[in-house]
Amino acid sequence: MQYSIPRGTYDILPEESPKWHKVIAEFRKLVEAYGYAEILTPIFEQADLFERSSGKSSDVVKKEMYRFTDRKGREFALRPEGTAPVARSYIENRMDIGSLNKKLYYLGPMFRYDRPQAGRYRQFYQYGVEFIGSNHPYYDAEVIAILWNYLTGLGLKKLRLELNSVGCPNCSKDYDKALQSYFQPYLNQLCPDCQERFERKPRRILDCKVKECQEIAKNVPVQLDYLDTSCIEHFAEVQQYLDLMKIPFTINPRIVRGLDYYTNTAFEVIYEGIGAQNALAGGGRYNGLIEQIGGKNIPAVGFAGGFERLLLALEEEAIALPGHPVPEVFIITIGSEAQKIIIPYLNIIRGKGIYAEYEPDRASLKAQLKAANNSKAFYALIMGEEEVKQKSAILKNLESGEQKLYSLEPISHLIKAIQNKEI
RNA sequence: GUGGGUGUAGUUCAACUGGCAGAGCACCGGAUUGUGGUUCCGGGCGUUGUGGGUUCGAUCCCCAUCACCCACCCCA
Repeated sequence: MQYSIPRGTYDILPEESPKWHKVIAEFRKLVEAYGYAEILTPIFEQADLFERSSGKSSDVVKKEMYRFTDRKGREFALRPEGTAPVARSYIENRMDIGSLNKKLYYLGPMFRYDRPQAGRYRQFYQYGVEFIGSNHPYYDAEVIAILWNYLTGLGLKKLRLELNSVGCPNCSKDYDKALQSYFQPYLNQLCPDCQERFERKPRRILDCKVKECQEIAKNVPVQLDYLDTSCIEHFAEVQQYLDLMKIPFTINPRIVRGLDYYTNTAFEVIYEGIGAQNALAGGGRYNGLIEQIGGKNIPAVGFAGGFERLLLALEEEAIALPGHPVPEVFIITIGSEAQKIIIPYLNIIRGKGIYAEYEPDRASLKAQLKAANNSKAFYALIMGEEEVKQKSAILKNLESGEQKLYSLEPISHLIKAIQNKEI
């Protein structure tokens, strides 16, 4: 019986992991420049936390959560998203006391029981930031700026930032009512899914892919027309700040975030060319969340993005990322005497942080040189019977073929030659 | 949860309407004994994803199952 990896998961193999390190390091570097500090929360939480925050009717809670019961019958879930745990930690650790605002970022795996597809996995890795403590529209724009600078900073060009405002709970209630009265006459012409949405979440009808539904929704009232004055103002200011930061965006009134806790600003970064799952990242303001899960009424704004889709996009634009590291020197020995002499020096060289490779199980000089060549090493260091006598070794540049004899004492000479690429 | 496609060597793919399972790349070895990358020569019995069935005979047909891909749904 051969074991296989669970469905919808994948191994990050050695050839891939340097790419992950790179995009993660870039993210850390950038968010820290904005003053964000990392928060790490457990990968499981009380199931109720997600039900409360995302909304019982959301798909995430209804069918995508990995739930389990522990030995004492407590209900837990693997986190399907990162915002609710951060909010929970914020409340639990009294982060509202003291400094006015909290700037937090996180990285890590999330879990959703979905059907896998291009750019969609059951365990996937997200990066995200949460700005907690202010309703100032500047921060909406700042959070968007972080995301935009991150993605463009990696070299991506084919990005589209889409912006919308879903208003505050009052506005969205009005809007839902307006939608219901608009769709009422067409109710039995809508697809079964949308008939259900009509009651639960009329806004979802807007991004239904069924032709008939799209046709019916053509002249639907626009959300933005149902915002109250303070929400209109907030949205306008967010746009002004984005303009100041020269971040291009398009207004898409149809952006509907899947989770219940969003208010006002909602945004997504879309990337065409990586399949149907084309949202690289999404986020928005969630002023109601913290109070909803037992904290004070504290506003917040944030986003989350997926690394898998980011890497797909980088590949799509052929943006180079680091691969497996290449040895600086590949050690080659002929005979056991040479091996005995070279091993102590090999350790010294590696101790200096020089990546040196050695595969003594290869038989011939030829085979070892071949291996050195395949490893793409810059140098081969060859020690045969001749060199044993003089306690020296041949340093060979594998690209030019040039080679030179070096004494092993003092070893610092050889180390310098390697570091300075003398030949 | 729904629909479509695919599953053969490490990898990319062949095998006419069912008739002994092959090729490129990669990998390993060799080309007069201490020099790789080019060239030449040699090297593959792999549970044809798994389990059943039909058949004299199945990679090919049928059923089931698993996985992957694509799309719906939803979203990162």
